[in-house]
Amino acid sequence: MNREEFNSVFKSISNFFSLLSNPDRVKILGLLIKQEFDVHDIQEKLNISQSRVSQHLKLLKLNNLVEERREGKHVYYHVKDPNVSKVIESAIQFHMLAITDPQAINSLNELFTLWHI
Amino acid sequence: MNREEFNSVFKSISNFFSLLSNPDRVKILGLLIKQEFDVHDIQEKLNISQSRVSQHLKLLKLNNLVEERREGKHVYYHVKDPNVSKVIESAIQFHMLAITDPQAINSLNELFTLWHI
DNA sequence: TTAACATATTATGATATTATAATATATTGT
DNA sequence: ACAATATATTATAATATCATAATATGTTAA
Repeated sequence: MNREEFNSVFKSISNFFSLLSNPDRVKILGLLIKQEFDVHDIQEKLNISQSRVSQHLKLLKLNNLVEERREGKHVYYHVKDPNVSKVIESAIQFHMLAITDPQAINSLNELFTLWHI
Repeated sequence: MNREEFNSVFKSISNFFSLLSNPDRVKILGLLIKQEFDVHDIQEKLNISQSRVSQHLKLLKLNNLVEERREGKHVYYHVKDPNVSKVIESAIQFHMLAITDPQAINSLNELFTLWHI
């Protein structure tokens, strides 16, 4: 692996992390792992604008994290590879190790098992 | 866990991911897991400006990912909790699952074992 | 075809991140 | 105290991300 390849791998890994650098996108991924939802569902559950949901979904789709399925007027989205949850769970676990406040650990633990909202 | 706590946990998780959303910061963390390095070392290995290295280290330090140790003129940095590597490794693994190109998989595999530069 | 609904796109301003250059601070040796 | 070296901070311009509003597209039912 030469310098260029090396850099490009780091770029692609960090780009992946940047997809997870927005709380709403993490929530969306959590939602769409267990089951599929349409845009309106997501909008209501996350309490953000329809436009923002579409923008997030577009970005996630461009980066192959979610797939869509149109059914009439509705477009249903789901996570392409559920293994993405492992990355998020590992981050939650890391957080649990890093913090000492017992109540914060409780919250994270709760999230860890139920982070699909 | 109420709505506010819920949102704040997602915010803190996504904030953690945003620390990893820059290739140089991922490289720096990789470097500083196995051993400590001073700013000049990092600058040379990553081939970026001294100022940028200090800025990255400041951000990582603010977020408790690295610690510093001054020895004379030099300031040595190291990763506070090596478990952070698990998060990065899980992302690399996810990438390996997601892609089909055998050569790309090779590169990632190589990185996976040797990503400490 | 038109109305109604669901979703996507675009435009825009606000804010954040990035990279570079310049300057400041800290430490050591002379 | 001064020069040399290492690191940190600040200023700033370029770029990216974010959030909102407005508009466009696609689909169905009447």
